[in-house]
Amino acid sequence: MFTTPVALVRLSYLVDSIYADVCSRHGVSVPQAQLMCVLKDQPRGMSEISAMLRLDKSSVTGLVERAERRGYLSRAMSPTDRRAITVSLTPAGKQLTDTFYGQVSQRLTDLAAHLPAADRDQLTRIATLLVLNEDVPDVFGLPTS
Amino acid sequence: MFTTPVALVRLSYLVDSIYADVCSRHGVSVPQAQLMCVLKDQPRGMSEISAMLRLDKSSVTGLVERAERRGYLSRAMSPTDRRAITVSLTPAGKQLTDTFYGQVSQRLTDLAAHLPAADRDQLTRIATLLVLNEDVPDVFGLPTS
DNA sequence: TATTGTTATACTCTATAACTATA
DNA sequence: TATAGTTATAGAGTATAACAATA
Repeated sequence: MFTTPVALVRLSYLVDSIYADVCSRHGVSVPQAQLMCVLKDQPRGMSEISAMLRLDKSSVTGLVERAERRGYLSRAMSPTDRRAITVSLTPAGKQLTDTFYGQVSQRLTDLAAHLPAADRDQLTRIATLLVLNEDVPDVFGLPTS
Repeated sequence: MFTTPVALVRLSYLVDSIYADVCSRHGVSVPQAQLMCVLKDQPRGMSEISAMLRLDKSSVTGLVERAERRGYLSRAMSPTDRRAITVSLTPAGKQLTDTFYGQVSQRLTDLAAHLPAADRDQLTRIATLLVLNEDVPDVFGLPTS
C-alpha cells in the first residue's frame, strides 16, 4: 500500500488523465472545459470565474475570449452593476458541456466500478467529506439526470 | 454526499491546487515539478519521461531544456544507445525536489489528518487499489525517509 | 523499418503591471 | 478607495509535422 500522499497524487493524476482525454476527443483544452463546467448550471461574472478556477482575472479574459470566439459562450452586461459582465453558455456550448460532462462521469463511474461496491461507496463518501471540509469550489457542476 | 464522479473531480482539483501552491512557493511550474518528481529516484530517457508524463516527445525536449537552463537537471549520452540521452537531477535539482516533495507530502498528510483515522486508512487503501488497477505511472516517486 | 530525439511553427495558457470605468 | 474587467507584454507549455541519426 502506498503512503497517503503518494496515493492521492497518483489518483489525481489518473483522474486528470481521464478528464484530459475526454477534452481532447472534443477538441477542447482542459482550461476551456473547466470554464464551461463552471458555467454549466448557471451564468457567472468574470471575478467569480477567476476565484473558482484560481486564475488571475486577466487570464480569465483570454480564456473567455477564446471560448466566445468558438461560439461556446457569450458575454452580457450585468443589469445591476455597469462594471460587470455575465458569462453564459450558448446552446452549442451547453450541448458540448453536457456531452463532455456525461462522458467524464461515465469514465469515472467505470473506474470506480472495478472496486468492490463497499469500497466504491467509502471512496465517494470520504472524498466528499474532504471536499466539503476544504471548501473546494464547485468546478464540476451537478449531474443532469 | 456527491456522486462518485463529482467527488473524484473535486478531490483531484483539491490535490492539484495544493501541488500547484507548493510549486509556486518554489518558483517552479507544475510541469517542471512533475518532471523533477519523475526523476527523483532515478535517471530516465526522454521517451520514458514522455510516456510517464503523457506528453509528446517534442514537448519534453522543451521542458527538459528549460529545467536544464535553470540548473536542475543535466543530460548525458546513453552508454548503450547512441541515439538516446539520460536525464538526471543535479544536486541542486535533487535538493529542490526533495524539499518540494516533502512539503507536498506534508500538506496532503495534513489534509487527510482531518479525517477519522479509519477513513484516512480506507482512503489510502482504496486510492492505492485504483492506482495499481489502472497502471498509473509513478509520477510521484517514493518517500525518502 | 522502427526508434530516439530535435527543430520549426503556431497556438493556448498564465501572471504581472498598468489602465479604464463604475461602485 | 475598492471592485470589475481589459490590454499589453513576455514567457511557459503543448502538439503537429518534418527531420537526422542510430538500432
